[in-house]
Amino acid sequence: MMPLDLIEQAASPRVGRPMDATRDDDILNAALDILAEVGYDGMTIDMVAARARAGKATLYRRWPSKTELVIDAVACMKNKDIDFDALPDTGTLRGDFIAMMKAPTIKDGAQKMRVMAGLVSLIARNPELAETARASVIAPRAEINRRFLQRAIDRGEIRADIDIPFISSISPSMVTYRTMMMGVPVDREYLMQILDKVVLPSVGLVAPAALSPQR
Amino acid sequence: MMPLDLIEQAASPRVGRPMDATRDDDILNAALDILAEVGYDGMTIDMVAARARAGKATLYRRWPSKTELVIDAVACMKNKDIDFDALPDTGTLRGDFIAMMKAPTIKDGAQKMRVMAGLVSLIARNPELAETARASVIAPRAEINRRFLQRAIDRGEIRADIDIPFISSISPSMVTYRTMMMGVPVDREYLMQILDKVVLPSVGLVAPAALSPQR
DNA sequence: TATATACGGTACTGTCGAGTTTCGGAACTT
DNA sequence: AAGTTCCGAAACTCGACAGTACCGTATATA
Repeated sequence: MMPLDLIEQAASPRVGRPMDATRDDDILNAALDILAEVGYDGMTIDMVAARARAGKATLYRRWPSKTELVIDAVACMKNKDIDFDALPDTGTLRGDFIAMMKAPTIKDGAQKMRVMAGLVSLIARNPELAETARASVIAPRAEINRRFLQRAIDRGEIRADIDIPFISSISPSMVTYRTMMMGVPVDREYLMQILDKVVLPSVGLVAPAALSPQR
Repeated sequence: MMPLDLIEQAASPRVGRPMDATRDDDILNAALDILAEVGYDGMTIDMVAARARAGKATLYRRWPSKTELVIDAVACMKNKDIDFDALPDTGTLRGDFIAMMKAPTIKDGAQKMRVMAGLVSLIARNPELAETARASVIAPRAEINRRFLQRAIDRGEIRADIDIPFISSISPSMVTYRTMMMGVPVDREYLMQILDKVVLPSVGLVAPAALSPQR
């Protein structure tokens, strides 16, 4: 699902005032904000329009329904994500993971997690959305984990027969659970615990002694 | 929040036809079924009444609102749970966990997980419910994990300084993630993977060689 | 300039669902 | 028997919201 203006723009330049392409981002971001705050069912079109300082007609000129708008907003989340060609490479698996725990990354992840929480109810009724949401929110993070693990295998740091997709899902699982079920925000300390107490042991590595006192 | 009849029954036997206490369970179970199927926002009072073969007035005679009914239904889930005094004791941490992986237990857990998914949207708006849901769905399972881990510490199987609540949350996290985010049902094989590849390594134990080939 | 479409804003329509009321009948107390 | 409260069922009220229509205005083509 793509905004109508992008399609028609590629066709012939029609008469009349053209659509303002800059309104798309405002509307989509407003939708994501509302989604994160009150969830899909709590969100109204009027809320989104007000947040974006737009009229409702402007929204319906671009998307045929509330559901389509939300799906598009979720799908567009992934674009502003991490650059896969500029991932840190510290030489150790632990170092790579820690390098990803910067404040902006954590904050961005928390926002996407809230959006995800707002989508759960819709996902149950709309399986196609589940795939979109997964591709936008989950997949990019899991892909990073996957690449770090593959590099660790390549350099002989960890065994080659580990189940990469499975191990990659540990951290997102615990972050999701803490956010959605416990209602507690995830901070750097918690991510460090997941890394040193769960992920590293599961691939056969031990955390540095300072973080894991041996008595 | 308790059904009104239980309160008044304890008082004086009033005149008129008494409330039929057996209707309570039918209604609450119907609410849980609908909740698991379509979530809180997708659920209507008429659906619940129809499923329970009851009139709407019968529901509103017991609970003042849809929200209260749902909260009560969730709170009552825990009653039909596991008997904490009859937990298996196999002598090893791994054996204890495996002994809990019986088909009925897994199936029951999956149902509660679906109910939990249906509640996510409500939890965001209603923090008090988060505590209720946690106490009904999450806490009993986590408590079992906690006891198994404590026993393992007492018998010297694992180190005494492990973070029991943290380790106890690994399995529920991964089960939740797989169910709600991936949309894949949890089976015994997946639980075994969580146990042998994640939980046991995180407490310093290794799975039997047969399940973890050393090449 | 004439025409066409977009814009923000507002008013409108139609549907859906929470909660209430009413009904005939059943079950209890006095 | 009389009075009271419950039951399932259906009709009803009322507010919220998705989606539409229209306004005056702005910006494009011809």
